[in-house]
Amino acid sequence: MEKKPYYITTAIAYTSGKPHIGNTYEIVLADAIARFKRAQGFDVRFQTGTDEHGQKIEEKANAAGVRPKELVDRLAGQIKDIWDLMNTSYDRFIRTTDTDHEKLIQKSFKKLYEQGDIYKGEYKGMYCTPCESFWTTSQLVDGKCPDCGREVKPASEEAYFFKMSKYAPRLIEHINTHPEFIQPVARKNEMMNNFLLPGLQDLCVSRTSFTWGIPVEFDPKHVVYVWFDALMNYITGLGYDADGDHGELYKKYWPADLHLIGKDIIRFHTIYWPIFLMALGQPLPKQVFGHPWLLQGGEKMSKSRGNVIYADDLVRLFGVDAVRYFVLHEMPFDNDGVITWELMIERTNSDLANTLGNLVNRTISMTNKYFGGIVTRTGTKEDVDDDLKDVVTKTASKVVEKMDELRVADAISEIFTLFKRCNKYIDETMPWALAKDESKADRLKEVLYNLTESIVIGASLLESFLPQTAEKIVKMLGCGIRDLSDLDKFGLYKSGSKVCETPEILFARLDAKDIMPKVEEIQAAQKAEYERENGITARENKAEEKTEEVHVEAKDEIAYDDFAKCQFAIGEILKCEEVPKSKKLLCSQVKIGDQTRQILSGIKAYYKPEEMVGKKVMVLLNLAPRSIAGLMSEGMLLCAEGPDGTLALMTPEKDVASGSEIC
RNA sequence: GGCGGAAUAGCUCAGUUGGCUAGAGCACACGGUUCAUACCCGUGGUGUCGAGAGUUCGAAUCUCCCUUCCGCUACCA
Repeated sequence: MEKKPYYITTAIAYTSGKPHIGNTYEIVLADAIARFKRAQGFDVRFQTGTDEHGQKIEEKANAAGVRPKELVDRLAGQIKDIWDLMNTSYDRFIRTTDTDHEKLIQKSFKKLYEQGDIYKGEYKGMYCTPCESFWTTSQLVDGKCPDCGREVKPASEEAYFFKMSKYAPRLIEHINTHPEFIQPVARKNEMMNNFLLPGLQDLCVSRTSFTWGIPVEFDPKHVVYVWFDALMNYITGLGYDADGDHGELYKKYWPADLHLIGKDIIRFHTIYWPIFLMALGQPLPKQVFGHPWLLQGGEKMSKSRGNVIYADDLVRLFGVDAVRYFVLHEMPFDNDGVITWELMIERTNSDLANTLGNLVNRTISMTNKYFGGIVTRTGTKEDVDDDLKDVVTKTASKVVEKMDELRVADAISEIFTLFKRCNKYIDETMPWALAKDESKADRLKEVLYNLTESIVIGASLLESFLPQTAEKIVKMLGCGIRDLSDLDKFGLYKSGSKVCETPEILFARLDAKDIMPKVEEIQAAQKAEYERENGITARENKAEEKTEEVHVEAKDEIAYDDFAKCQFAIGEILKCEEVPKSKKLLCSQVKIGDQTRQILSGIKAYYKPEEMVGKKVMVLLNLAPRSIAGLMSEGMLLCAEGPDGTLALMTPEKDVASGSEIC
């Protein structure tokens, strides 16, 4: 029988740094699903890779004094190493700098241009380099990028636009008729209410402000917008061809069954991507799942503090499967999960060492102790057996059910319920008591057979999640992984088989007292590396412990006259209150010499109204008044904004009269 | 400001269409057991099911209102 194809992808990782454990979660989740689908008999294609273009990469490379390609080669290698370390079974690791990908992007872009979906226009607006986004002046936050809060520069460029609105009705229709398309469903409403129903804007799909991208073939001073470039990987990786001369893989695997992505990029995958596909005349992916994040608990993480948790460090201390288990188990379907070293230790001990490892160990030990390692089925039966067999043989269908809903954490829990049932069975049957009575030898053999069989079934189910552990268990029990389709049957373990003599400890119990010093070493090393790379001495680092070095982006040079146009003065806050119905605004009455002005500022998160009163601050006076949230604002209070968004009002170093000019 | 979601045991969460003494895992305490990695099994909660009101024979579950948190989005000179 022909196997049904199943195509699953992860988002491609942006080559901007070494991925931490939160970034590593996605590939492990995808791997578990891919392996499970294979076990179910699907012909699985699993693709992952790296997203390597864009201005941010170009600038980073420039700063490091290397060519962008060198930088992304290094980082892509690092990412791939971690994916491999996590024992993930992807079929292709695509890079957006792969030649086949680049050619196909150019061809597709051209096709869309020729058919009129992409047109040439002019983009005027403010551009945020890190976000690679254009903003209209009205979208800016304090004149800064509304996404990241960093500086934007005015830019006007000739650009290509994509006619999003043309396809919006079809997309709305599709989403409405395919409720499973966006998962979890809450995200569907967000996309509908915020983007589709209010009306989609045309999307700018080319850039001229940098060169590290795929050139537009017919207009090479433009490079293709990174999201078009990146999203297309899902089909270029299969050999999609804009002329319709598709590769075999594409014919077989497209449309994708599942795009697994982080919840932050749902918009790109459920709006832009489907519309690109519609324009190309290709079918849409069946499902997009925006998974939650795995957060690092405790204090704010940063490399300079050395408390970023990386997969390779975790693997070194706990082993691959313990890390896979943690991320898969700890992540609910639609809530963010948390990882800390302490939680990692706890999970490993309670579930892996105690429940699972110890079960396998005690079963094998008893088999050796009582029967020289031979497992024999004698056919004795007692009532207690029924419930065990019932639980064990029903687990597979429960796991399948959970996996069909992408509830991977719940699926694993079902398997551990099986193992817990086995532990209980040992207490119920008390093999050590049976061993004391020679007439009960047959019963004892049967009990151990039942246990062994149950563990084989449980281990076989575990294979998609903890492949190495599953393999080790069945090997110790003297058999192989059993097919998923046979896991609802009890008694397939071959009577008379022999288990290994000395069971291997699958997961050692861990003591925080032993682990935490190693964690501290890891953190110290991380910190040292950060300092080495950034040329910061320990002392300097202490002073700026909380902040990473701020990258200062150059704006266009201005003449003195430009500067002189701005009128700055010292203002004294006389009164300040919260603006009702506003999340961010404070409304201040500011005395500037002989006049008083009302000024609104988005600083509620950082200053309480009462602490504002009496402060002398720097005010931009001749800014055109504007009504905000129904109140007039006549000027602007100047603030310094830290990299984490913290705002600090500018105040004079000595006391000066309000109204004093700042020049 | 708009749309949506959530508030249940110390912690993380389950609780289908309203129905018998509100559940699971972890943690904690006690008891049992010894094959095993000091492990496993059992027992233990007075939880105001966020506050208030309403519908109902009966509400964690439905309605209204309030409070607090969260998501997306707009605005934030």
